[in-house]
Amino acid sequence: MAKGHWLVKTEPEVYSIEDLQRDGTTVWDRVRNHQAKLSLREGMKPGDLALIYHSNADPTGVVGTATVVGEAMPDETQFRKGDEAFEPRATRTNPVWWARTLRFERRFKACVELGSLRAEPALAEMKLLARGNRLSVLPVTAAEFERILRMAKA
DNA sequence: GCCAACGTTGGC
DNA sequence: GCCAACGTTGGC
Repeated sequence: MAKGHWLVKTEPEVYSIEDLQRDGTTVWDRVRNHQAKLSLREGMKPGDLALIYHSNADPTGVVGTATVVGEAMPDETQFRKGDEAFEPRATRTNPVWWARTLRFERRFKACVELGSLRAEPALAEMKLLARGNRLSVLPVTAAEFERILRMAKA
């Protein structure tokens, strides 16, 4: 089966591509949106590729790539009383939120900025660029993924 | 800091 | 089930 492609957003002040490069792998957790949760839990397959996107940043844009490792797991932060990510409805046997492990793949020499993405006709249909989009985990087509890799080299 | 867009909550 | 109020995301 063909590899899937994704884009995951992170605020670099919270967790950046540099942090991922340092850590090697990380658990992508604290996602609190049901559509994004479904992508984490069921959409992603081991070996899928993900673009790492810096939001609320300067500059904002795609800064590198990662690989999906293993299957989904319950997001541990939902069980932490007192944590802002705590989910009172969650139980161990019936978790509400899910997480995935991502492994650092590469860091682009330069950020492929949001403005460049918007200016690229081949990316006009990207879900990321859709008006009002706020999802932090999004599917990307193989063509979009490849195009952004090429833009990163330019 | 502002604000548009959208999701969630909760009263009814 | 409707919908107003509120909270969050995220670009600028």
